[in-house]
Amino acid sequence: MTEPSPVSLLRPVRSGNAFEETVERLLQAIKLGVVAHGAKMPPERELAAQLGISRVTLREAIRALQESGYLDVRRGRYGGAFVVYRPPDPRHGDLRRAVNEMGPSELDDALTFRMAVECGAAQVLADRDLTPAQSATLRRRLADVNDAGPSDYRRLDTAFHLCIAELTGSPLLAAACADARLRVTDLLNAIPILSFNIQHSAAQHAAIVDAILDGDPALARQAVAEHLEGTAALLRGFLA
Amino acid sequence: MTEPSPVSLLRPVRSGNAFEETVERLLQAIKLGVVAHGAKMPPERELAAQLGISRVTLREAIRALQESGYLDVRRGRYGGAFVVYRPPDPRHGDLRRAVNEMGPSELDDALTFRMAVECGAAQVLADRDLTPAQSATLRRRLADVNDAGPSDYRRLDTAFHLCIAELTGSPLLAAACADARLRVTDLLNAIPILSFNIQHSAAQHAAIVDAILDGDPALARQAVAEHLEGTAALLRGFLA
DNA sequence: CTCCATTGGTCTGATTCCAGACTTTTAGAA
DNA sequence: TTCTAAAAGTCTGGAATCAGACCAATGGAG
Repeated sequence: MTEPSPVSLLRPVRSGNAFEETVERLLQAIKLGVVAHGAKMPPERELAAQLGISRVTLREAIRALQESGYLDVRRGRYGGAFVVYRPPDPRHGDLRRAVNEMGPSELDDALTFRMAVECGAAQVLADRDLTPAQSATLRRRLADVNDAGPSDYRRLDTAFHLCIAELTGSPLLAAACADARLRVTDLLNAIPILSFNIQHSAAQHAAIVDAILDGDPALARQAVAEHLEGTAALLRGFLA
Repeated sequence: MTEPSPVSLLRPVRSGNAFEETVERLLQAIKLGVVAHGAKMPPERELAAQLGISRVTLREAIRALQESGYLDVRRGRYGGAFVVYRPPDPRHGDLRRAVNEMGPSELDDALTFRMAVECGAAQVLADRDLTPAQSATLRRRLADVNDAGPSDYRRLDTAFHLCIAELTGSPLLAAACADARLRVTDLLNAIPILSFNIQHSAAQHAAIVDAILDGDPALARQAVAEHLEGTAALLRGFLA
C-alpha cells in the first residue's frame, strides 16, 4: 500500500481577515455587475446578515470602498450605498499587465478550476428535465447577452454563465462557479470587447443552451469546454 | 433587459466560528482517513499554520476531539495527537438515519455539487497529457483500492477519487472535490461494504482510469457520472 | 546518568469582531 | 408644515482570536 497522499485537506480554515475579505467580496460584486452601476446595495443590516459579519465590520469595508471611489453613500430614507464605479475601457497593455500580476500557477489554477466547475454545471443541468420556467430563464439570459451593449456585455455574460450553475439548484455549485468567475474577472475586464469575439461567443453560448435544452450532457460539456478554452488559450498566451 | 438575477455572490464571508470549523475539519480528516488510525497528527504549531488559525484555537479543537475519544494526546518528545478513532461497522438503519439527518435539499445540494466537480476534474485530467509519474500515481491508487481490506476500503476509495482532482494540479479544484467528498462522508460510512458493490465499483474505477489515460474527456466524464449516479440514487432512495 | 531537542501546556496583552442599543439624517406622506 | 419610516452613523461592553513568550514532560543520544 502506498501513502494515501497527504491530501491538503488541512488547508486554511479561514481565508484571512474579515474586513479584507469583505472588501474583496463587495468589490467583486461591483466589478461583476451583480449590483449594477447606479444601483443601491442592500441596506447595511441586511447585507451584514447575508455576509455573515457584523455591521461594524461591513461598515469599515463600505467606507474603504467609498474612499476608493467605488461607492457613494447617502444617509436618510431612500439613502444607501450606490455604485459609482464604471469599468474603464481596457487599454493596450492592460491585459498583459493583468495576466502577469497574477502568477502563472495562480492563473492556471483559476482557469482549470473554472473549466471543471462550469463544465460540470452544464453537464448536470443538461441531465435534468427543466421546468418551462427554467428553460425560459436560460433563454432569457442568452437573449440578454446577445442584446447587450458594450457597457453591459461583461455583466450580462457573467449573469448568463452563473445562471447555468444556479439553475442546477445547488448553492454549493453556484458558489463554486461564482468563485471561479471571480478569479478571472480582472482578466476578462482587461480584454477589449471586439465585435468579432462577441459574435463568436454568441454562437458558442447558443450551442451551450441548445445542448442543455436538448438534454445532451456530453454535448453541453463539450460546448462549454470549447467556449472556455478560447479564453484560456488567449490568457495563457500573455504569460511572460 | 431582465433583472440579472441577484446572484448570491453575497453569501457568507466566513463559514462561522473558527473553533467549530476547526473541529469539523479535523474530524473529517480523521474520518476520511487522511490521517490513518494510530498515526500522528502534525505538531500543533505546524498544523495551526496550515489551517491558518492560532495555536490557542487549534488546541481547543484538539481538546474537544480528545474528550470525544477521537484523539489521544501525549506530550514530550515523540508525543503528539494520535488518531484513536475507528469507524464503527454500519448497522441496519444507520443509513436511513444518516440520510434523514441531513435535509433533502442539503443532500441534493451535496450530491449535485459532487457530481459536477468530480466529473469536471476527470474531464480536465483526461484532456491533459499525463507524465509517466502521474499515470503511475493514478494506477497506483486504483490498485490500492482494489487491494484494500474492508477496514481500509473507504479511506483508499477517497484517496483514489481525490487523486484525480489533485493530479489536475489545481489546488482550487482539489479543495472543491475534497469539500464535496466531506459532505457525503458520513453517508458513505453508513453504507455497508458489500463485495458485490466493491466489484461493481472496481469496474467503474477501472473505466474511469482507462478513459483518463486514453485522453478521452467525454468518456471520462461519463464514467464518473455513472459511478456517482449509483451512490446518488441509493442515497436519494432513503429520503423519508 | 545527564543532556537536549521536540512536543504539548500555560499565560498575557493586544487586536479583531461581535451584538445591540441609541442618534441623526432624509424624503416623502399626511 | 409636521410626522414618520427607513436608512446611515455612533457608542459600549464583551467575546473570540491572535501572537508570542515561557513552562513542563518525555524519550533517545551521548
